[in-house]
Amino acid sequence: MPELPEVETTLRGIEPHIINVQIDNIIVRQPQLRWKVPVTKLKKNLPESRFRSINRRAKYLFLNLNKGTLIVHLGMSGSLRLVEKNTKVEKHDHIDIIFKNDHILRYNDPRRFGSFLWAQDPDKHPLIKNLGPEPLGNEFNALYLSELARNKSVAIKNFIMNSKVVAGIGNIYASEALFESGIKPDRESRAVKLNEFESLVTNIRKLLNKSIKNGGTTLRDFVGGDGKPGYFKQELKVYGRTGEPCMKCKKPLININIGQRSSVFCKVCQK
DNA sequence: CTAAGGACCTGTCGGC
DNA sequence: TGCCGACAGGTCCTTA
Repeated sequence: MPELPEVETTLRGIEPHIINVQIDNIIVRQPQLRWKVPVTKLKKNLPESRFRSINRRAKYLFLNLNKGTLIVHLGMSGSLRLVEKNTKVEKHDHIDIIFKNDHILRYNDPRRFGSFLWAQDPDKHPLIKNLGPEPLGNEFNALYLSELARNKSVAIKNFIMNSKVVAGIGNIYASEALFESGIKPDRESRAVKLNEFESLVTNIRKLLNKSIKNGGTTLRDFVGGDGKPGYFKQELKVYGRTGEPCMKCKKPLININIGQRSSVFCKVCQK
């Protein structure tokens, strides 16, 4: 499942191959994703057109055409990859965008939590317009976070995973960043100090950038747009390491549920 | 308004 | 082997 670095990796993998290439057709085999795929609109707008640019907002990909934008989210298990014409259609290959050069952009998503949407102006789309700042942008900083957290009792881990607070921090990077910053994931947000927010912001940026550089986190069988696996998994210090020794103090890592998500941390190193 | 819980869906893994 | 429950990278919506 794609966290932000996987989405960025996907973007970089597909971008050079699909920009300004004329689209021939779109095939939707399964329109029931997180939101129903607007098949008629896509059939009307994609064929004979071209993607002019691609960008990312949170974990959404914006594939921009002249007359509007295809918004793609990979959900929990989605992938978007380029395949050659006549590549065998596998289970859960829900959508194909076929180009005139015989390449196909193929969307596969076993759990179907992802989405394919159409918008004239993506920034005004209901799912997009209320998103918080990008974690790699300047608006996301310690002062912003600490002011927003002032009266919040919600656990700090939930706070930074809330897309209205900051867009695109998932379970892995929330867990990892809190470990790096020595903050217990279930601490009340209002009890986090400004200098701790500074550390958190720095670590979130560091982790995301490092993972992007390494082509995303490999979990199960994630592959980027070019089909190459990511290499970041071996860098994870707490996620998926319940019971294993903390890399700082060697005590076994604890797993608790916060907001129905597993949260691994070190009782000694995180306060 | 905030915070917590439920919902969507399929695949995999561990235990019995 | 087979069955069953727990759990998995997301995040919006509903409820209290």
